[in-house]
Amino acid sequence: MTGNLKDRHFPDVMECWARLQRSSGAVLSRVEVRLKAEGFPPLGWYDVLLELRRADGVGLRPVDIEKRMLLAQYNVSRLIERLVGASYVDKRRAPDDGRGVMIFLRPEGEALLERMWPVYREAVETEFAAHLDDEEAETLWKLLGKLLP
Amino acid sequence: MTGNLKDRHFPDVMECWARLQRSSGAVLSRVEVRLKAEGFPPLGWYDVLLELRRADGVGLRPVDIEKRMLLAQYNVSRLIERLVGASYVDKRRAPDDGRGVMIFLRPEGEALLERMWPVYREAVETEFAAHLDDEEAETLWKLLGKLLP
DNA sequence: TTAAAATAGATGCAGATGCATGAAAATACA
DNA sequence: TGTATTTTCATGCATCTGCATCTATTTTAA
Repeated sequence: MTGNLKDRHFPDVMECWARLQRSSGAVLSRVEVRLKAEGFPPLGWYDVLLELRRADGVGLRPVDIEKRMLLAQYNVSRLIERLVGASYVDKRRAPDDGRGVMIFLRPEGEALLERMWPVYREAVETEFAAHLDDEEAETLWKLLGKLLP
Repeated sequence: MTGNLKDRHFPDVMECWARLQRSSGAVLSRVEVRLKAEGFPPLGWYDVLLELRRADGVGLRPVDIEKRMLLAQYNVSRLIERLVGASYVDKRRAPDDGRGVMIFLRPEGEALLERMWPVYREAVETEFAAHLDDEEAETLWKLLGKLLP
């Protein structure tokens, strides 16, 4: 059933697709396991805090975070809710837009980034990077870029 | 902070890692949206039914499904529970192992595979394969293989 | 053979996600 | 200007996932 129509693709488009999902999922779960084992929150927390640090004190709108992280709107809303609850970020009314809010990184959030970083980097190094040399990583990076929106 | 230690990697291991997660997640969600729009269940259902069809009438143990799909044990257990509830599979006691069960594909499950397949293939073609030529797909396939367990 | 360890699977509970929808403000445009 | 549309964010509800743990059975090994 798989590959009987216009089988012009190598080795089979569906195989390649399945491998993308399996391999990225497997590596992600191994990295998450390592972080959890050290008592850290999920990677999504790190990613949001990192985006905020890149914003460099200016603060971000949830809608910006949503676009940068490719997350659903309600997902961002609740992730921020948890980050506020854990005192890693502040949420204030947006000064120039009555509908919106602005999210700011707190020192506690910055500290969490600092503490997570070495564990995170080590995990990605071991579970991901160790399997590829520089040239392979570069090629992978370029190919994956073609899949981005 | 990102890339200050032994920056021998291109362009940055963390960038490559992030792109793997972003791109695979983005493509997956677009494919799932298409399936849902046609009224179909999540991809995980399809994947289990497909594994069962590949088993060709013999049936599979949940533990086999777990290993093939790289899912957590409780996740498989509950996915099967839903598939049984929806009458897509049967669950019987394993004849040779009193602890276990055997899962069998029912005709209704086979029919679901048939109905989902064209939509699924079209979605993967559009959201994934259309962005890569054959050679690129082959290269990607090989690189991703290095990340598998 | 019998006790300890490992394996297969289920499940209660808490937390997270997806969906649909709501409220409030901004923008478009007639 | 005034109304319709769009944008921003929150939330009730159902479903799904993760964790820890439980039972039952099989395997190991003393």
